[in-house]
Amino acid sequence: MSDAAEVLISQCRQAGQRITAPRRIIADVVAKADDHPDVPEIYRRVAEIDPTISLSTVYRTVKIFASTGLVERHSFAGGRARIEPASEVHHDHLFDIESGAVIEFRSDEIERLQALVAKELGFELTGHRLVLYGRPLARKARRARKP
Amino acid sequence: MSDAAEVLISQCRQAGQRITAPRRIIADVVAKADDHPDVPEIYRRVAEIDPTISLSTVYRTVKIFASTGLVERHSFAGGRARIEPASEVHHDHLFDIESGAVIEFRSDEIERLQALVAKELGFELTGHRLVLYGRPLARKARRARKP
DNA sequence: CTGAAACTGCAACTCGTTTGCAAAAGCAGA
DNA sequence: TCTGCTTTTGCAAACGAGTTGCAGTTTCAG
Repeated sequence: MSDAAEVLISQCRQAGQRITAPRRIIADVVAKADDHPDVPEIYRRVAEIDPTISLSTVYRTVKIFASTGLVERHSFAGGRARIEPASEVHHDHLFDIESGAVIEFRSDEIERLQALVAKELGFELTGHRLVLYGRPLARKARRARKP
Repeated sequence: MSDAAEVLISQCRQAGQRITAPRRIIADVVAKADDHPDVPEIYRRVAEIDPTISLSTVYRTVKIFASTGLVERHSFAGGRARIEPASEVHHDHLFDIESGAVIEFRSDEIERLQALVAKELGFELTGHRLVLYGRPLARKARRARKP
């Protein structure tokens, strides 16, 4: 079990949750995922380790992890939520519309402006969601595209 | 029927769609909505004018309007999509987490930085989604409307 | 080692949204 | 106007991600 997974598990225990075999496995899978998988994908990876673990359990566990702040759920495109282990450092996401891949980035400048905008509108900023959608810049040949 | 609704239905006709009574009514409701209603809410408003119009028709019509670029669908929180008539001027949204109200805003500075970030990551920015979540700073006269 | 409380698998359910179908209506052209 | 070919509609059933009730299983404090 990875380091990160152990942190996840121990934090889970501290949150008053019981540590079970399914949760260990799910924590492990989530902790080592660097590609923002969705729940069915996590389920697939979990099933490779223990096929008896059910999809509901994966949903339930991810939900618990999320409510304890151990993982984050994002919705980039399509209906299903994509999961990533929570990180200390806040970041936003760039969604590659051609491959569905997700790139993380961070812009203090944008963050600063967001807070400013909210304040000007008379609001205390409690959170935000910024997703950029884009396609890879073709260096040599242009791809087929719409105008 | 409002001006904006007439524009909507005439553009709809130009897109090769037939103009029907349900579509007129839905166009009217959507065109005069300034509060980003969700589809069930649009259905409610439509039903006040003609209760025989079905929810499916509202969904279908909103979908057509969206695919023709006449209205936009956003997802701020919760599962349901919220609708607004398309506007020439691009803007982002601030979501009042206390009332569910949506405030539109625009920041050229943020837009500029977004394109810059994307470019630095090797992407052509094709779109973005920025939603700020916040709560009202001071207790003032609030004119928030729920969906 | 025990047993109350928490957890699990399963199937059934929710809820926003979509779809198959037969009936109804729009919109050319005659 | 009327005709007839499409498109559109209402209904109900279907969909898909996610949730939940239940009964049996497991955890872990004592």
